[in-house]
Amino acid sequence: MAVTISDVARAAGVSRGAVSLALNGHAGVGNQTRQRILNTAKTLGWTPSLRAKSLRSAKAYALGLVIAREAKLLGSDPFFPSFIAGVEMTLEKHDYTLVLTVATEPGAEERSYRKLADGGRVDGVILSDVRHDDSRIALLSGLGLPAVTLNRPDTPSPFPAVCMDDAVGITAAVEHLMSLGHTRIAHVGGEQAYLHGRSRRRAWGNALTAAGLDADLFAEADFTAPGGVAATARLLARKNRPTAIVYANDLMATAGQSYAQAHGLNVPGDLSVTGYDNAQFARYLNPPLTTIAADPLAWGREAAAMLLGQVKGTHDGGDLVLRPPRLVLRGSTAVVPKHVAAVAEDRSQISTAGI
Amino acid sequence: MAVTISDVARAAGVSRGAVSLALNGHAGVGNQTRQRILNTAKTLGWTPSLRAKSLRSAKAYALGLVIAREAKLLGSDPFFPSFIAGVEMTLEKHDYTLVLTVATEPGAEERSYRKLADGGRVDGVILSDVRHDDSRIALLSGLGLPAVTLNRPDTPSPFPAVCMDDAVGITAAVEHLMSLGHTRIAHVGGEQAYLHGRSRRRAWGNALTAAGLDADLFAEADFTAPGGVAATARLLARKNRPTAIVYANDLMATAGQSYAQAHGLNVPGDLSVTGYDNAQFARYLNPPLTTIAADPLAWGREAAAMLLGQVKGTHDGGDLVLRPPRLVLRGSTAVVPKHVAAVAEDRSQISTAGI
DNA sequence: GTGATTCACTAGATCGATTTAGTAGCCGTC
DNA sequence: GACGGCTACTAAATCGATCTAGTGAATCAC
Repeated sequence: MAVTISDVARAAGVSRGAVSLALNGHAGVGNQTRQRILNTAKTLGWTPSLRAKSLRSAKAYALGLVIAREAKLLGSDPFFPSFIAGVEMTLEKHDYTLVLTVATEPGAEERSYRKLADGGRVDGVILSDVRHDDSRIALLSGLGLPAVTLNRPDTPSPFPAVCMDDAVGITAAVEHLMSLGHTRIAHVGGEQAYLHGRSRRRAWGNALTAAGLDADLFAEADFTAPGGVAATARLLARKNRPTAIVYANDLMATAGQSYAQAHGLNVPGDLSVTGYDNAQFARYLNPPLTTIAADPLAWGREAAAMLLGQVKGTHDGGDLVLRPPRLVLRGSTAVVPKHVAAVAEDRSQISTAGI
Repeated sequence: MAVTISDVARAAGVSRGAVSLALNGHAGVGNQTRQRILNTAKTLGWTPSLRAKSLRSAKAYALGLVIAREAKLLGSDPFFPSFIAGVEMTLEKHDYTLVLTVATEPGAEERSYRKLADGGRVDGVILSDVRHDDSRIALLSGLGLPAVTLNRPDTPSPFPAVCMDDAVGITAAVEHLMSLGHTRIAHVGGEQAYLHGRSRRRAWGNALTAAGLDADLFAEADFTAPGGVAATARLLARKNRPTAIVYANDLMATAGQSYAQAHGLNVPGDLSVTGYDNAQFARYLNPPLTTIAADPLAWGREAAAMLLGQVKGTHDGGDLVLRPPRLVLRGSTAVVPKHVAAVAEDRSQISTAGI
C-alpha cells in the first residue's frame, strides 16, 4: 500500500512508464531492465493499487449480488450460502471480488442496485430470485449495468441467463408419488410472484394432468416454516384431504410434516411428503425427508463465470443450461394408505364409467 | 457514470473546485452559486465516482468478511446469513458496502485476507470464527488492516472485540437438565480449535463440576451433521451412557437425535437433547428441539458499527459485550428416566458415603 | 484612507496507475 | 553519410475527485 510504482521507478532508476511496462509484461523495455525492475518491485514489496487501477481502467474488479430477503428469513435459506461459495470459486481465480448487499425491506432493493451501479462499485450483477414481470430487468438495463439472470425471466431480457430447470425434479417427485399409488397429491408452493414459485407449481400441475388427475390441491405459502404450517393446515382440513404433499422447499416440508404429525397423522403411513433443496438437516428428520437436490454451488460458479465473460466481452450472449436437480428418495414417502387406495379405486371406476 | 464533476463545472460556469465545495456542503461558495451548482448537478444526473473518491481519499468504502468453510458446509450454517444481514443493516446507513470472500480450502484463507488488504479493497475486516492461538491476528496487524473480532481472542490482540458470551446459554441448558434430574449429561462439541468450541465445552464442564458432577462425557465433533452422528454413537456406546446430551449446535443435535431414535431410544423419554443456534427448522423437528437462541443479526450490526468507528477513528478501542443468548425450552428435554434416576440415586449415596 | 481581513472563487497539484506521443541512440542500407 | 526503421526508453496526459495556495474584490478597523 505504501510503496507505489513511483517508488519502484526511483529505486530502479527508470521512469514510471517503464515500470508499468515491465510489471505488465508489455514490450518496450529491454530484458535486463525488466528484470531489474521486477526485482526491485519484489524487494520493495510493491502491490498494485486497485484503487488507481480502477480509476484508470474504469473497472471495479468486483461483481455484485443483491439478496432481497427479510433478515430473519435469511438464516434458514440453504441456497445463498452455497451459491455464494460457488461464485467465489470462480472469482478467486480472477482478480475479482464479490460485493454483497442484503435488502431487507421492500423498497431497499432498488436502492441497493443503484448504490452498486452509481458509484461504479461493481462491473456487473447476478440477478437471483427472478420474479414475474421483474422490474429489475428494466432498472438494470437503464443503469447500463451488465447482468446475468438465474433462469430466464418471463419478460424480454437483454441479459444472458444461467438456467437450472426446477420442473424436472418436481415432475419426478409427483411421478414417484403416483407410482406409489397416490392420486390426491397436493402442492404447497412458494410465492407465485417468484418464477421458481410458478415453475414448481406448473410442473406439479402438468405432471398430474398428464396422468389424468386433477391438480386442484394447491396452497400458496411463502417458503417459510410458519407459512408451510398454515398451508398444510388448509390442505389437511379439506374434506378430500391429500395423501401426499409436494412442498416447494425443505423448510416448508419440515414444518408441514411436523404439523401433520402433531395432528395424529403418521408420515409416511398416512401422508407422504417431499421437499426441495436437500438441506443438510433434511436427511436427519424423523422420518428423513424425500427431497430434490439442486446444485447451488455449480449454479454460482457458472453464473459468476458467465458474468465475468459478459463484463470482459468474451461471452457470446447465449444462455447456459445446467444439469437439472434430481430426486432424493428417503423415508417421508411411502405407498398410499390401503383404505384410501380402495376409495380412489372406486372413484376412478366411477369416473371412468361416467365418460 | 458518464457525467463528471467537470461536466457540472462547465455547465454551471464555475471551476471544478467550486463544484466540489458546493456538493460537499463546504464553505467557500456563495449561496446562489451553490444552488446553481446543485441544480445543474441534479439536472445532469451526476453521481460521484466512487473510484475517484477512493483513489483520492485512500479509502475503499468497503468492509471485508472472510468466511472459512468447506463449500458444502456453508448451506447449513444458520449463523452467517443472519450475521451478514446485520452487517448490512449498519452499512446501508453509511456509504459502505460489504466485500465477501469465501475460503473453501485451508490455505485459501490467508490469500483471501491478502487479496482484500493488498489492493486496498477494504478498509477493515470482521474476524469471525476466532481460533485458539489465531494466526490471523498477527497477519492482520502485519498487513496494517483494521479489524474487529467476534469475541476476544486468547492471544493478545490489538483489535476491539464484539462479544457474545456463549457460556451463559450452555450453563442454562446444563442447569435445566440437572433440574430435570439428569446427572449423566454429555457434551458433543465443535472443533476445539475454535474459541466458541472451547468456551461451550468449558461452560458445560464448569456447570457440571459446580454441581459436583463429573464432566467426563465429552465427544469432539465438527459442527456437521455426520460429525454429530459419529460423536453421538460414541457416547451412546459407553457402558454408562448419558441420559442427556448438550450439543454445540442445532445441526449436530438434529443428527444426533435422529441417530438415537433410529437406534430405539425415545427422545426425550430415554434421552434429552439440546442444541445451539435456534435454527428455524429446530422447532419443527420431532420432537421440537430445546436450544439456545443467539442473536447473529445484532452481532453483525454491532460488529459493523464498531469496525466503521474503528476505520473512521471515532471508536474508543473498548470491547462491546452484547446480551447473551437465552435458552429456548421445547420438547426434546424431559425428566430423567425413572430407572436411571434410581441408579443415579444409589450412586450418589455411595459416592457421598465414600467421602 | 490605508492596511488588514474576509469572502468567493480559480488554477493547479495530487492520489497511483496506464497510455500516448515523442526522443535518443543504434543499426542497416543504398 | 543521410535516411529509414527499429529498440528502449521518458515526459506528460489521463481517469474523477479533493485539497492547497493564491487572487481579486469587497468589507472592516482605526
